Amino acid sequence: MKQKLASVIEKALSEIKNQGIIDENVTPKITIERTRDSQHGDFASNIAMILAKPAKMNPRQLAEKIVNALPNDPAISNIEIAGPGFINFFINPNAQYQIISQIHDLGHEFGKSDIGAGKKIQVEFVSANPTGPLHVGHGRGAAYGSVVSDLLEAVGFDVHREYYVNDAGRQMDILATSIWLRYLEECGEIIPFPSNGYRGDYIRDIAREIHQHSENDYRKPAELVMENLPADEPQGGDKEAHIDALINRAKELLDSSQYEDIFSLGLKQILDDIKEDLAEFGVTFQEWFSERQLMTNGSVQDALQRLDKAGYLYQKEGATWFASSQLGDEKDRVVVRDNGQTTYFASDIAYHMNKLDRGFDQIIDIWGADHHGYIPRVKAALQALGANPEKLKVLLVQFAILYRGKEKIPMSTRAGEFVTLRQLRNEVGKDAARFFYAMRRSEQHLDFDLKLATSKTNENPVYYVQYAHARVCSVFRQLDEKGWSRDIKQGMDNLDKLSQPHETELVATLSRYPEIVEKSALKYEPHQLILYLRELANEFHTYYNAHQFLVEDSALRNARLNLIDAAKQVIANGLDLLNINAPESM
RNA sequence: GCGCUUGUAGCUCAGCUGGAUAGAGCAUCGGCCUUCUAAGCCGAGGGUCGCAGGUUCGAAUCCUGCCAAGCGUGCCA
Repeated sequence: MKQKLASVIEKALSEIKNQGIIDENVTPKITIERTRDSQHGDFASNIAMILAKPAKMNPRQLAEKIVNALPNDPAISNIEIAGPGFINFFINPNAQYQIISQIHDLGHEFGKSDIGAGKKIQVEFVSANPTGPLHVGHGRGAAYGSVVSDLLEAVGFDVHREYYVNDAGRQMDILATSIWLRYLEECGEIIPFPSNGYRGDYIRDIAREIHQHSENDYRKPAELVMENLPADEPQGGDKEAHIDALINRAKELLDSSQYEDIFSLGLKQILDDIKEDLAEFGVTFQEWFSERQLMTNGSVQDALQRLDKAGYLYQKEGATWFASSQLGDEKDRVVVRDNGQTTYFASDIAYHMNKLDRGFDQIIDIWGADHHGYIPRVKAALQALGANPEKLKVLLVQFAILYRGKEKIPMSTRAGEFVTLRQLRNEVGKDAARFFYAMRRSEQHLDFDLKLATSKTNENPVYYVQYAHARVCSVFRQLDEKGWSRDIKQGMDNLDKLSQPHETELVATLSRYPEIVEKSALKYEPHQLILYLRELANEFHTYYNAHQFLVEDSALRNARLNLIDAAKQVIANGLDLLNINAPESM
């Protein structure tokens, strides 16, 4: 409808240009907006106000000229000029009703479009280090990323969802060493656990499993393990130096295949757990991309060579630096440390180079907001590699703060105290968790109230939307019980009987759905869709309370049934995009 | 210090590529179940859009300065 009105105005403008009222070369962008107030019609354009200056005319006078030049269109029932020069369009109700049969015909497809034109777009999200189970902070990125992906797919992009697995580097060595130490405990060795090790119960579980399968194969005496180690922090030493020494000790005492066994078993167990957790949360990926692979297949070295060739690398204080400050970063960054190890950033450069080489038209990274300082250096790297940094879009997700009622739940990073995503799902359920996570703009801090999410009362917004869907289903069950059957054809032929204000408003809201999906997708804002669904549910509930659907007059009854069936379809489609269940009854 | 993000009703937040009287949920108060699920509906009160300037027909929205909060500012990942 918007496009139709825009083309109608376009014609009027060229007519006015012919009359010499405005200059031939003026080509304004025609915007059509939905009105907030129904007194202002259904759609409005501010074109006359924009053109008032170049035309050297009062906007209301110009609006009049434009309106006079507008061609007749059967869909438009009235046009008014209002306020400072808005042109308000009133749409013929019969034209509006067509949306009901359109929704019926398209079903699940209603709301989808092809504006993405099959462009390849990669969305990387979650990408939590595989050193432990996901916690509630990761949950928001997971929910947000998966809905953004689904939205983009719905509007016609070719979406590739990807999880970057940081399976290389020091954190993983700390993990492997932590598992080994717990394993030694299982064997009966007495060793003080390092303060910087991973202390969660899952580490013990993995260690126990290794012990059950391989007995004492990896056992070394405690004295050998502890011999000449620098002191840990509680003993007045440096915890970093202590854990690094322990890692080296593990690599010395175990032969390399043994160390690798423990390392990869720990990685696999934790990654499998993360995969299962996410799958149960309704989040799936096309690819789990390994950082280690980038290091072993030479991609990192390739990337560094390319940067070097482009003249962006230099040596200083024994390390290799990337001159990112030449490309908008606040300072230069180390890519190879003085001990010869490449940094995490070096892997990331190689990873992003790899993304571009795979031919994506657009790459989207979803990061926790605490990584925002990282954006300029990654963009700098892309530019140095000769790519357009605009191809990378980084979306930041703020932390979620858990509450139980008024009480804030501590989220200390100290081992064992965090709430895992799995615990959250068990407590509030997948639907409520996804809904709450996606409910707010991503860059807004999120207060997640567990009590509210689990409450089965009017306070809970998830049920509000689901209830509207269930209510429609219930009406159709009642229809059966009364021994009536639905006549879709008769209903469609009698849509003009839907003349109540509640009905015309509901129809107008339904017709907005495709625009909402498009806007939510292109702006990466799932909360827009949620807001819309709440509004739609509200209008349905209001309608439900104000009017009886199962009336004696079969023409009216079938028309109303077609309307609420359309509402049900749109709610189901919207919830489906959010990967939230649309129940038949509650 | 510098950078990013945020500041809108008692609380939690929409609205921000400038548009007409700034919206919603919760909370508070008052109504609606002999008729399709009351997990619902209707109504009322509640605002210096952080503060001060500027841009213009028009500013919560854009610009500048200031104030406040969070995060970042490693040869960690």
